[in-house]
Amino acid sequence: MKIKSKLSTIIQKALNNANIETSDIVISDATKPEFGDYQFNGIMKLAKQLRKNPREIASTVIEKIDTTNIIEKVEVAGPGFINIWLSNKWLANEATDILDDPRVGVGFVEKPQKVVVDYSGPNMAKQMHVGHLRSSIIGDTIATLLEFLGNDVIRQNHIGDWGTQFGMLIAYLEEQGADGNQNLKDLEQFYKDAKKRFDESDEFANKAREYVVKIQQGDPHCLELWQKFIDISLQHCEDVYKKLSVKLTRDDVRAESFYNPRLPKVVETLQNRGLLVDSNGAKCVFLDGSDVPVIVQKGDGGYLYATTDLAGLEFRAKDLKANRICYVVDARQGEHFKQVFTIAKKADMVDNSVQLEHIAFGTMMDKSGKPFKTRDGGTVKLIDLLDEAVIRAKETIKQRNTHSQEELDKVANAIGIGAVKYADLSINRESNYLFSWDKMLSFDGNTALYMQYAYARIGSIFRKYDGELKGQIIIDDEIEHRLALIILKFEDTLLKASKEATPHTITSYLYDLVTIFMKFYEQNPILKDDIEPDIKMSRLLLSKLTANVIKKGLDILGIEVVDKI
RNA sequence: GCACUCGUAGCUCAGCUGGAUAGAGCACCCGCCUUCUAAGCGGGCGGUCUCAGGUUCGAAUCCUGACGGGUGUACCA
Repeated sequence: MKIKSKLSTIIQKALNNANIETSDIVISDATKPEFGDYQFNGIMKLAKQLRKNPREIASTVIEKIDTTNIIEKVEVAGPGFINIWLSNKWLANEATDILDDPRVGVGFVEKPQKVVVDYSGPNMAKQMHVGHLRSSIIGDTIATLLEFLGNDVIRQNHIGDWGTQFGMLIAYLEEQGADGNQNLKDLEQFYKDAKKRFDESDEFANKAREYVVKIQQGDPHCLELWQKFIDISLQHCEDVYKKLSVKLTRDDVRAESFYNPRLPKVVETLQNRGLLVDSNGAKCVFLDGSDVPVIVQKGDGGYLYATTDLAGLEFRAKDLKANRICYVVDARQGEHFKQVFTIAKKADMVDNSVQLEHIAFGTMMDKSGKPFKTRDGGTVKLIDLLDEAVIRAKETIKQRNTHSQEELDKVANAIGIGAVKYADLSINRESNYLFSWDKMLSFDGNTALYMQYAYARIGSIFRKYDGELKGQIIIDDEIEHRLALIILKFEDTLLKASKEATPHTITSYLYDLVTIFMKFYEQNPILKDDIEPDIKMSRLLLSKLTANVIKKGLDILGIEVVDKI
């Protein structure tokens, strides 16, 4: 339900009827319950323009506000705020209407866009590590969210499958012969072993260099080995995606190497547009205000990542015909994206109407505030981190002793993985964030577990009640009013989250929803003997709706719910 | 040096396209289970929103500057 937009329309009409001209009506959530459900703060500004007393204007305006349906009452408060209370009856009817709606009241956007979301982007030479975690889950959430709202989303996994280190890896793979496949199980070790050989043996090092050239020239044997290597490495990533419930598949892979044939054309285009300058042998673009160039071709003829990204931008805009292109990449690359976005538009590789966005995120820190590493300073493998999350989750729920072994595995998986993802998604993505097992696996506060627990509690109600679910929601008190209202705010929340690409908007919402539900649950008994049948049904329906929103909300975040904890 | 970014309760974080007395969780203290999952709920304690100016009827929010932390800055990605 787009409540804010409905209220804007009503206020707009009221202002028109009061002969006041204005353009943008911004409706805000009320800052406190005493101030109603929503407020309109624009009167003070208008009063200034009209050189009139704001309270007087507000009083005139509220006379004109239509209170026959959505709005229960309005009030002038303070220097000229208009506070708005929604009607219980309206909330109850709207909530009842979406009981069987799988979208829980969320519509489709009016103008669907074609959106490319570029995320995850692992390097094929190494195993996925914690550095890939944020991009993978933030990107997946944004893609899922945009898709759910009705946009045409194209996921792009820009995997690193090209570069000098591959010569070394492939040479080593060949040297290992049949054992190569076996040894590739541990990519990290394989890389280390190859590097060791490279450093020890000149003969091997030379061979590795030869292989780089051979791959680039398209030597069939080398390409075959390379392909084999990429397949196995990609399989590792897919194992991680599966464990993480990240929806990326092989169809979404658009590797770095894909753009190789297009790189000379990028340089040519820039040349033709007169953007290219030769500097110290390298081909560069100088953007105004900076002495430091963006290099697109090295002195030795090699290309750089700016070149690849430019080719990617052009491909996405022209071939994929995207209206919006989102790069879910570490904040440290902010300058790089600013540069390539500017160049791409200047060179008409991307039309001006295309929205280019760097969805930046901060670094994952450990308890002491330093970048997250293993005890000996190495990078933490993602798969290890996830396994540990599940083990820890299992420890915490074992005490309950309510599950069979099979259930325990399933529940621990949902809770452990959910905890890791939620902890990441629930903070403003642009700031660095502190990774804490204790915090993320707590039942208290804004955690996945708290949401999952609420869902399970509702599940418990319905295990006890197995009658029909049919009837009308009746709003009887303050807490039911708040619960119905927040359920109907789901769409406004998702719209905000998609506009700003901020998953934490969704987690904050879910936390508020669940907090209100928990209060409702404490205050308003449902299955007690002395509850009137229509009240009982209404409360059951409100619980059911709450569960539906929790489930859908967590689903967008890529987190599973369980019926029992 | 220059650019970007952050600075809110003891800790971790919301709030930032200007609005009313700045909010949560953790920690600490006090209550509530013969009652739908107490891994819950209620109450209390806790603040010069880094500092100084400015714009405004109104600033945590916008502007300028200072201080402090992080990051990036020519042939890696």
